[in-house]
Amino acid sequence: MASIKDVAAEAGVSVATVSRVLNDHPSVSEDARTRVLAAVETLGYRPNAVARSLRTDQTHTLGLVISDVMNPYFTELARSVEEEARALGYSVIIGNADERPDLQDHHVRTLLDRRIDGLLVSPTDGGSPLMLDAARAGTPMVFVDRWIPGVDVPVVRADGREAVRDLVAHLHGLGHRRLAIIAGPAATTTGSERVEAFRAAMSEYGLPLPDAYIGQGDFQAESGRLVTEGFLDLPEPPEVVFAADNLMALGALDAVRARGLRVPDDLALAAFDDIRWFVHTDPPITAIAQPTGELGRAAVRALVDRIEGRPPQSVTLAARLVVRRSCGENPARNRSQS
Amino acid sequence: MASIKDVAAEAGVSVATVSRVLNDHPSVSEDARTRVLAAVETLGYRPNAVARSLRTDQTHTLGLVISDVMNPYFTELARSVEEEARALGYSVIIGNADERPDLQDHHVRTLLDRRIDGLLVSPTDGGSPLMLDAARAGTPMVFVDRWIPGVDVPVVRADGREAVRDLVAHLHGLGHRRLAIIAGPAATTTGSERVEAFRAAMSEYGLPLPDAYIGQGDFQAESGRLVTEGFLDLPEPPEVVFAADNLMALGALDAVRARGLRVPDDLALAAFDDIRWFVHTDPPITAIAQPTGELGRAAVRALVDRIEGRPPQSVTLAARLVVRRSCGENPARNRSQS
DNA sequence: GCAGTCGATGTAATCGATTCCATGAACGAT
DNA sequence: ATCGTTCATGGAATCGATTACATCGACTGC
Repeated sequence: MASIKDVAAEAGVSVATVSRVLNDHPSVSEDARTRVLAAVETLGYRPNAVARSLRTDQTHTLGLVISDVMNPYFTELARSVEEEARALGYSVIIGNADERPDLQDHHVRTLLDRRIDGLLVSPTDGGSPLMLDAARAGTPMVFVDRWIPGVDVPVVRADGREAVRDLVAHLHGLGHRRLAIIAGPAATTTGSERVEAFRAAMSEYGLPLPDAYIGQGDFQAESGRLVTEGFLDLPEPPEVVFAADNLMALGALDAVRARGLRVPDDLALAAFDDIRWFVHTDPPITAIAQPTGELGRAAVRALVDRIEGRPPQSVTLAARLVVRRSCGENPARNRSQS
Repeated sequence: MASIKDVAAEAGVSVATVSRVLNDHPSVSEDARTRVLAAVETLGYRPNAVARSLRTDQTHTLGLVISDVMNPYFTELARSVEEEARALGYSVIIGNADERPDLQDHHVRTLLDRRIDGLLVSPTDGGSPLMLDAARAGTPMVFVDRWIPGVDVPVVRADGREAVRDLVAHLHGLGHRRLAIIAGPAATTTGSERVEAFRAAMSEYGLPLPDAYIGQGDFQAESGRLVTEGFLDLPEPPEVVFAADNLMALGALDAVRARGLRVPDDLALAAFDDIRWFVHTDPPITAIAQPTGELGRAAVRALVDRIEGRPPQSVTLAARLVVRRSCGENPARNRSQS
């Protein structure tokens, strides 16, 4: 590949002048500029980003470490992150942790080695020393969706408390009393918060939440299936299962189907995180929708603020309940929602 | 951040020795090695990948430019690519083209600027000059899923011809005669091949495929909806719609639902690309499944072969039909499939 | 008419690694 | 004892950019 030296030679100027033209520095004669631009054109020259980064100590790259790309929620998050980053002049490198702390660590390490300008993380666990050290050492960082308490890093997330209360109200209104939850890993904030919100809403309605109705999942479909199996094997199975993410809801659906049972007649189902397919499942699934795109964009803005020396801000947006038919019919309500 | 100089100073050796220890060069005394390792430990030193890349002209990074991350097929592809790459010691940077040639170009350019070691592309169009030039200039490249004819680049893809024939046989067997297709963009190989395979299979069964039954989509859900609307408005609407990808099938479902019609009674539906949710849609959707994970892995192996100087190989794997209920009941057959 | 300023340009240092080459010590062979 | 290897090590060049500093000519102002 042609380097800046080749361009300088071709244009009959020094490399400094070429660099100045490329970074449109004011002090360049019109003549030199056109000659350099012509040389760039004929040689098909493109600046070497690696060399530039070494010199300037900036990569114009953001790292995004997410828990699971195969989860449509995170896919959408990743997409909005990349869009906003691109709009602000940054690239994004995605690291998929697959809900595994060791993989998360691997990606954080690799990204740090590449000297990314900042890191967006949705932590899979309580946080490895590596990540915490990086945060303390001043690596610009922002948590998105999930976060780690006690670390001085801005957080961009959705608050589902309100929506979970709406959900419980909805279920209660339909006559359901035995509600169970498939929780996410307790090490994640979203894992524990959703259970807490659910528990709080339950007690508000005077409903008990026995331990047997709290299943431990790991945000993956298979765990949703297993936990649901367990619920169905109980002497007194729940009437409703609330899955703390969409993949576990999928697993729950698998379990119900495998037994030849039906939703919502035999078991009602609701999920945290709304995805397009929920409209077309049998039956359409009631879910709590997060403003995913807005979260991704806000997270990027916060991170770039931090990188460029402006004070970054934590952001919390509200999630909302989308009622469909997976918890039972309520003829009066389903029309307006989709 | 600590640099190699700091480590050298701390260990009381030269930077050359530090570098040798880090790259385990044989000629290093045991004494020096331990001192360097200790210094690395106390300083928390991590080599700067940017500097290393500049010197060695290798980034150990692969670029992956795909048409649409939000399409579960590509998400899975991306995931398997990253897995295999990681196993072979490479990182992956994903560029999402969103089916837009300009975005595809943007990502190819950015990746080339970063001097990635090789490029995996699922082209959105016939190929921009930029991409073709890069291929000609010797950038290691492999096409995956889609490809560009006439370019000397290995291709890793699935062949759906056989499966499409099976699908048409299945539909014919169920008594359907008026079959329509929602095609992908003609500029993509998958867009045109799937139509061709469909056309060939149709004529094999003596079925006509009028132009009105060939809808032009763009692999996005919205186009599937629009095309399906069009089909339904026809004086003689088709009995079956075959969507060339899963997102357009989703759009088709939206259209059918909006009219209060039912699948498969009012309109049967089949899709290219199988995804987990198809099991749980109403009704479960008959689809053609690609060996996605294997495609991703094979593509990475081919690319890395090329990068490391071994001759790369094109790979074609077979897709297969998965029968469910969206094309009508055939009581004898549905049991074994899922 | 001359000092001072400004604009355009080039030279060279620098970023953090890798690696060629030179050097010197140790050691075995003759 | 001397010569030739081999091993461990350090000095310095290098990758491709950016940028501080120096230089030089032209122009302005008094």
